[in-house]
Amino acid sequence: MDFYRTLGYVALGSYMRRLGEVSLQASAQVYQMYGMEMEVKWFPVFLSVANNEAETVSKIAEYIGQSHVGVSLMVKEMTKAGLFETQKGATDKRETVVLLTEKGHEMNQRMHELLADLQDTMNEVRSECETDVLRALMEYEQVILKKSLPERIKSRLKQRERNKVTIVSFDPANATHREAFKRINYEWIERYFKVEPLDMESLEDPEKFYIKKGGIVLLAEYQGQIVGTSALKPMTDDCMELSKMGVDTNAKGLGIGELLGQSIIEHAQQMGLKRLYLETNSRLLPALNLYQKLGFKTVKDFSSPYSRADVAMELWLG
Amino acid sequence: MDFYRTLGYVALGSYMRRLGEVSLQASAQVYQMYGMEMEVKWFPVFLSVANNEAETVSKIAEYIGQSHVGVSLMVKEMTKAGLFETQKGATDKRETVVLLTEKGHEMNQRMHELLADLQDTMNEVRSECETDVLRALMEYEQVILKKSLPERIKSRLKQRERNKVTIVSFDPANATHREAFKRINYEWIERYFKVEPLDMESLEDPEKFYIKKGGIVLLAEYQGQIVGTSALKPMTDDCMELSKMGVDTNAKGLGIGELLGQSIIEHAQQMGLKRLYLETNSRLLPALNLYQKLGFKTVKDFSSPYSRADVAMELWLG
DNA sequence: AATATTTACGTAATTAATTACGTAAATAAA
DNA sequence: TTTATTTACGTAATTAATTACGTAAATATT
Repeated sequence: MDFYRTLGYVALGSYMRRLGEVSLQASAQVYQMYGMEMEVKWFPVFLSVANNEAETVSKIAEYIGQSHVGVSLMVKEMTKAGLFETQKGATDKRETVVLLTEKGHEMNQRMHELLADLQDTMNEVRSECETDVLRALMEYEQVILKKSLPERIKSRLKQRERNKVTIVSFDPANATHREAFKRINYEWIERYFKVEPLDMESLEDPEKFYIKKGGIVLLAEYQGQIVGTSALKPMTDDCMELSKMGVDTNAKGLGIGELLGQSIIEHAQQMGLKRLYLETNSRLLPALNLYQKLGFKTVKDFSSPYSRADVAMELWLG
Repeated sequence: MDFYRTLGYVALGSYMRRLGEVSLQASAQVYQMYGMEMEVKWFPVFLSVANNEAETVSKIAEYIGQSHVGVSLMVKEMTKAGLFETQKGATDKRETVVLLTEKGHEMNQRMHELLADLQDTMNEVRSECETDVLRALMEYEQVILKKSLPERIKSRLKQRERNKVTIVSFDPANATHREAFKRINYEWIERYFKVEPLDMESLEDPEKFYIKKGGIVLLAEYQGQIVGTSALKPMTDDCMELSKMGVDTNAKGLGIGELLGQSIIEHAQQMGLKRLYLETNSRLLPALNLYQKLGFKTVKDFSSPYSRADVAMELWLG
């Protein structure tokens, strides 16, 4: 048990289960002391029936939170042991109604004695503990029911993975870079729109289309793969156009677009630009949200060489 | 889960186990989120090896508190999954030394990331709880380790059973009474000593030997059976001799002797006696303790018709 | 040195629970 | 009324852990 204790909260589940198991073994001993021919696992089923809380297999299963199959098997065993007898349901013939036999009633008497003594004993244990275990457990259950552990850890995982993303400059000599820039952008353009002549020109030779003209191309790298692209093309002396913002489908959700956008803005500031401009489409909601988040504002009147462009935005750099 | 909660402390073990199981399922989800091909049950074994806490099958088993068989099987699985490799021990050829493979080391990296995030997450959970579950569980473990539940409940069970014992007057017409009086007393006399003429006389006809002479015979009844005997035989006007104190071997430990003794004393007081006298043997330690507990004091000089008598005691009634 | 006991480990059997799946009855929908 | 869906239950297979037991090596005892 030491192992689990040193691991602390990280192994809380295992620790709880083991401690529970140890307690159940103790219960088995107690039953024997009270001369009850009762298996520990029967306990919940027996009480459900004896206290008239549930009387059919699935009602019992639901009440005690176990599978109906398990209950079905246990009822069978307990019937064999002479504690229960079963009948088919009177109104609903699918049901198996479980009843206490004479022996079952005797067992119930004995069980009540045991429970009373156990109650006292547990109060004794309780008084020796500073903190109330049951209350702590119930509270814990409520807290993880409200928001489960996987849900809670999700944001941390995202942050951790995001930290592994690096932004690199496009290297025209790197075949992987050229291939990724094409692949990622063709992917989203083909998915939502139609590839236009200007697309082909820029994607086939980004060096000529962006870099040689004084612009830049940035890529996002994650786990040795290029998973995001973005480019700036000069428009005037102090303004460039942001485009070809794309993220690999497999890498969505890590906030790679945001990282690329932030990096683009930093580069623009270092280059002494006054303004960034972009065109996009109103159907691309996540993209619109991203641009807004980066600080871009909608531009009313504009004309574009791209037929898909129905929204234009700009960002004035401080 | 509702069922266990309503039962409260009585079903604490089951509740803990179920909650632990739910938490473990959540852990499985978390592993998957972190892209780890890792079964939840491997976790303790993996950590023992990765952290160099234990490296042979039985050391691991001891460290994590599971059976060596289970560890052996898990190590096999994990070896098959490429996380471990095993060698025979160099000095002790019986040992199986477990080592991390390259893949195992990678997994360990990933595991540390996960553990760090989990740590943070659990701290978040903790901050939402008023009571500290882990602390409560550890405290509870300490308390039931100090004195186990079965030990604690024992005294309550004894008291409960003792309350079911009734003291009845010997009924000469009742064959069961006559048989039990003979059986129980012959049993202990034959076990420790030899049956003497006076024994036979009294056991064969208690009515004549005790009751007709003005004495009394009391029996203890438990679960429909006679399990204890005692008798008073007049000596003088205001003094009687207590004898034939016997308890059925199967009913020892319930304090039946004490109940009989107390009842005898009450009867003696009601009859207006001044003194009770008895003879016994120094080898019968439990009996001596009982008489002492009832208030009898040793008498120095005495003579007895029984050859086994080497101790005499008396009790002056107030 | 010979013998007995303990230790380390693995195979096989057992136990306790589950999931997967099939059947029949009840209920809802067309 | 026919058809589809849901519900109640059970059998069979699977999973995860254990106990029981056997073997071989190490250690202790005579």
